[in-house]
Amino acid sequence: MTDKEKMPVCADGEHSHPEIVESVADRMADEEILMDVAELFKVFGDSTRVRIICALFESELCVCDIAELLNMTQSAISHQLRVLKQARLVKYRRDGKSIFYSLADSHIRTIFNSAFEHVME
Amino acid sequence: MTDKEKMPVCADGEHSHPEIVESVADRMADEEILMDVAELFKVFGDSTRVRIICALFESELCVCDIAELLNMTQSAISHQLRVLKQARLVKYRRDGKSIFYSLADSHIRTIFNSAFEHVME
DNA sequence: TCATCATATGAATAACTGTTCATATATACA
DNA sequence: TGTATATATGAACAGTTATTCATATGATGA
Repeated sequence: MTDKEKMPVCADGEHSHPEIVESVADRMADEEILMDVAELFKVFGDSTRVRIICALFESELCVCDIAELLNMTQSAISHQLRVLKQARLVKYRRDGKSIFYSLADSHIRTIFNSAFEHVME
Repeated sequence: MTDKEKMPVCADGEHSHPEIVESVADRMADEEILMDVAELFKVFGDSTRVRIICALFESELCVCDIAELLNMTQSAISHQLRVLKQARLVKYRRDGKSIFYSLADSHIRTIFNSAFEHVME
């Protein structure tokens, strides 16, 4: 090319499809909700947290039991539980010296069941 | 403390609950499946990819239309489509100069519907 | 066949995230 | 009340990731 003028990337009105774009934009969920969904999936998108959640599907557990179950340090588990707590996905109760965590929301099971179905084809 | 000896973190057999841990370990899904689930959620855990997926719920779209819809560069969209492609979540077809992307799997809708329900309380 | 243009890709950068290590907190129970 | 201990937290580090910029690729359609 003779000049610094760069090539168009899908010049408007020719190969782009403005009417489709507009129609899709109208029907899509609000930006804010999409951000929340991404944020939720981000929390689910870590194998440690997935393992914690799946463990809690089976039983409430104290921190050190989770650590033992996953063969990880108490600190690492505690940090991840904080993430789950901030996302309001787990709740906890004290019993003696231990603190027992459990899942806070039944939707989590539904979401994970769908994901399991997908993963197992 | 007088020595480098650190305190126990939930000494076995006392405050830990080995029978519960073992029982949960038995019932949990295989490690490999949990990794796949985490990997799937990781792909969903980005707002750009969530927006692309939700756009594709409404209609198949070419790359430049997605870029316009999301107000992002063609390159950024292309990079993210590659991630979705590698996860086998989208498929594509050529039509003239454009390449139209669409969702490859109906499970995605199910998973997202559950996530939307959760996010909207 | 050749120039064009939609799309793909590679390298670089900046921001983010998970674990570790060290230590603080706080509750139980002696 | 004081000590032991289950849990929480902060800082640091390493690994990962999303975007940008520049450029390659490759099919179209003239």
